[in-house]
Amino acid sequence: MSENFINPNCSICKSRMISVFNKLEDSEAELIDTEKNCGIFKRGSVIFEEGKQPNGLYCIHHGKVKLYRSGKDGKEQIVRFSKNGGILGYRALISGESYTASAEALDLSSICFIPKATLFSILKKNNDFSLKMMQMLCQDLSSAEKRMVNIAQKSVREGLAETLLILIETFETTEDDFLDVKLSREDLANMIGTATESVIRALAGLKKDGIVELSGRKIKIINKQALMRESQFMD
Amino acid sequence: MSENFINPNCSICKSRMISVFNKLEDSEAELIDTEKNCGIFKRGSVIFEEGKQPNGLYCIHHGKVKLYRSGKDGKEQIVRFSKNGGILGYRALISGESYTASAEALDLSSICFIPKATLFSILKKNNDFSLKMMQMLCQDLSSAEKRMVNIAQKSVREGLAETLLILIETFETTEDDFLDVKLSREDLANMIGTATESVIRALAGLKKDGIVELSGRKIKIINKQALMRESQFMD
DNA sequence: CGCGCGATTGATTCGGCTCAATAACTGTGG
DNA sequence: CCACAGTTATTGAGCCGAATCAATCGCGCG
Repeated sequence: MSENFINPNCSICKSRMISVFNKLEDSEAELIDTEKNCGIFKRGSVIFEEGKQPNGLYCIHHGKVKLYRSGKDGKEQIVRFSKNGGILGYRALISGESYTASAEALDLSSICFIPKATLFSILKKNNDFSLKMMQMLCQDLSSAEKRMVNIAQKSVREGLAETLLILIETFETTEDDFLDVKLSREDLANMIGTATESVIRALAGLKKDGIVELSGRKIKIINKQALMRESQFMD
Repeated sequence: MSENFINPNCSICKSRMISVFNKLEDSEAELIDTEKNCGIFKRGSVIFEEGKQPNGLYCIHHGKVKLYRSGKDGKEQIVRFSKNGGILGYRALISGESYTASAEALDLSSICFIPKATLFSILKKNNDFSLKMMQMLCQDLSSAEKRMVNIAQKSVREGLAETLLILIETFETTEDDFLDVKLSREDLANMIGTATESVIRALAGLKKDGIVELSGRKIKIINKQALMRESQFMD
């Protein structure tokens, strides 16, 4: 079978093709394939936890994941999301520190684990891969800094608009314009760094203005342009 | 002369020893030395600007620099600081994008410029260097994420305490416990993401509680423990 | 010594947080 | 398929931190 959810084969993995691993030599892909370990994570299960020591890298074969740090009084702040083709836990692994964020599945997800030694052996040999990795880090750094500014300066409504745009970018919308990810109001609040009630009111505001439609946790994007305007679109 | 402010020699540069370049081969250091260009930047002068295309990497031989992004209504948000041994502009250079932040000298600074091609030739050849670079990126990413949480969740007073701790870490204190960097109240506000007046009041509060002393722009750290307590120290 | 920007203080306003009370939803077991 | 229990979402009221606006103040510098 060409795309096994339970035990994918790296050599032909579609998610690998769109990932930082896309330029691997065949032999390297095979190496990873033999050394890797795959697992299924149900919605809500934790993949790794802040503070723990990393032993390898997680590759999302299929699924959606949120990464979050615990902040003041344990309040969770979502740092970023990831999905098919994304990798998790590389920051701690490479810098040799413990995890500074936790990862949790948002959907039923199939996630592979590549041992540290395997990854490093490839990093050492394959310079294109290292560079690719570096570029991904750079992009993550840029978006973290961008979000720092947004969180620092925007109102709740602006931050919500920005967040919805990020979610559109990350997870896309279905053909009927629904955001293709189910988050609780609390998750949204934890992205923006605000209270759940404030998100609810801001969402109601966007709905009143015809920018989104709501049905439970499903959010329909009616007017993306307006969202960009509302978010005080920066760079 | 062993440490020329105007035109330092990479082979014996003290700042290089403490930088990501510390493990360079002698030949590589010499290569950089011949290809680099040095410049002096006065307090307030801009080293590079958000939106522009990078052509190389800046190395701080001596001095202090702030990196900031322009946010909502042009309000500046300081994303990080750097000093002797630090490098600037690597994010945009490596990811091949334009600068997403501007850099400005906070002091009279001596800063070298390494052309893109030179840097990449070393990145391709020297794997230890690449890895080192990656580790630095990872740390920057981690602190950006940490600051994201702080900004999202902390009050002005807590954020100020945190900011002062970051400044102590970054620039250290003089033997009489003064923060060894001069920032305007507005700069402090632009780190925390708040209004100048709020910083002033929060500083006055810390002073009233005997945690800091103020004389103009000079800030004396009286009680670092208390600052950690005040900042709701996280991880 | 006077100018001008940055710092400070006060008054007022407002966004957003908190707390509390429902309402709506989800999954479960009968 | 329905009732129940436990979440999660929503709404309202009241309060508070922080932004804004408007004067000074005072230091650093020419």
